[in-house]
Amino acid sequence: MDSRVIAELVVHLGRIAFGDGLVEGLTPGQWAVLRYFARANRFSRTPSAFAAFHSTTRGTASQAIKSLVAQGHLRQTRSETDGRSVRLDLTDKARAITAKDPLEALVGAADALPPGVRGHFVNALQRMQGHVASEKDKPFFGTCETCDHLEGDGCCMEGLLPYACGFVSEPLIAEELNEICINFAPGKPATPRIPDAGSAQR
Amino acid sequence: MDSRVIAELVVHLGRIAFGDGLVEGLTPGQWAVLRYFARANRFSRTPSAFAAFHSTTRGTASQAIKSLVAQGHLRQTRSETDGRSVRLDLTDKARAITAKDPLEALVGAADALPPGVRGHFVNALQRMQGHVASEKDKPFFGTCETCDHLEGDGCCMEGLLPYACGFVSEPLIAEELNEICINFAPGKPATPRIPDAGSAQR
DNA sequence: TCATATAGTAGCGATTCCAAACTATATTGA
DNA sequence: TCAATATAGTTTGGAATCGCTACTATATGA
Repeated sequence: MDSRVIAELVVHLGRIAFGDGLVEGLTPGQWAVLRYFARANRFSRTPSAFAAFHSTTRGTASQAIKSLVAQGHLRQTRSETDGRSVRLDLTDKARAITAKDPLEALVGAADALPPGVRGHFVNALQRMQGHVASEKDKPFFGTCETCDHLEGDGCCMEGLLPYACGFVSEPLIAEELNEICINFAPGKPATPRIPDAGSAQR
Repeated sequence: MDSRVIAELVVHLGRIAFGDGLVEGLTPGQWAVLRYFARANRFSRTPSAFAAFHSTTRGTASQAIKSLVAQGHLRQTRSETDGRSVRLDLTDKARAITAKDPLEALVGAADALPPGVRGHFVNALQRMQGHVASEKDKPFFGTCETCDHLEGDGCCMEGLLPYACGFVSEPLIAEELNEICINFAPGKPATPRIPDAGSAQR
């Protein structure tokens, strides 16, 4: 019984936070895009990565991104290493309105929880996410903090940077460690990667 | 920081649970309708109550309900006391497919949590819901267990039923106590329920 | 070099949702 | 009592969204 109540509360909370259509002229879907590109690291700020993250198609993702670029909320730059790929970054205009994100209602609600509870809460939610993601064959996004690809111990020694990602073979700066990444591999052994097969499917 | 992670996880969980379009021929929106009418008490099984619960318009709610009535998943009966009102009930056909509800993915994920965690989890989610609902002036749905309108102590004495609702002045049977109600009024301290510490309220 | 895979975009058709108008019944109060 | 107003529900029209399919361009690999 408790499990059902948990599930219903989770979806209900998600709904009422976005109930009122446009905020700052952006639709809930556009806010989701903005939020993703604000939180994703430089390897993951692409249309395809957003589509995978948001469980939608690349076409749908492309549309939403296009509208945000047209509004001046996202800036698009072609990748230097891969001519097909583009990277998207928030503009100052976008950063100026992130405080108005309707998600802030939920953030405020979480802030009102007793501090000791929040850690366990995050833990429980992450476990649920991992469970659902693996069951549905959805990609599992996460941050370096629990990623198997993270190398280094934070100590700068003999010219090496304190951290690096073993997957893309790139050094990382400290601020990047808690950005979400499409290449996330959960801490232990098994690594559910991007659903590589069927690139057109969602 | 934790608060933002919590908020993002909540909405993300809500999304990936419903990512794959139709299930059993029903859209995510239709599933939400069915789920509501399966969980709402007899005072709350109306289009308007669903619209309020789901933070949508009565027109939108009416459309979704009409489609489910046409499919034979909901049965519509006019109210005897109010000629304007209708009440909706799940048909056997609908009850037969509730196990296929895409929400079950989340229920399963919640079930995989350590038992001791679930109670606290429900508690935290409820607090967040209350916080958001009051801040956004959204109606707050809940069950009799924590409702200020609940009267009676569960003891049958001199012809009186064990419980009653003081708001609609109607007796209640035990099964109705954990159905969600549009007339919910928070304020009653959570009564330490009798046996299984798990089956808490909502 | 040719075949195949991947990144991204464009267009179409279906669906969904909101807002507003409308019908019917209840309620209020002068 | 009767008119004014409020409420329950439905209908309709238009806009927005989304997924599917097709398409271009680049990358990769045999």
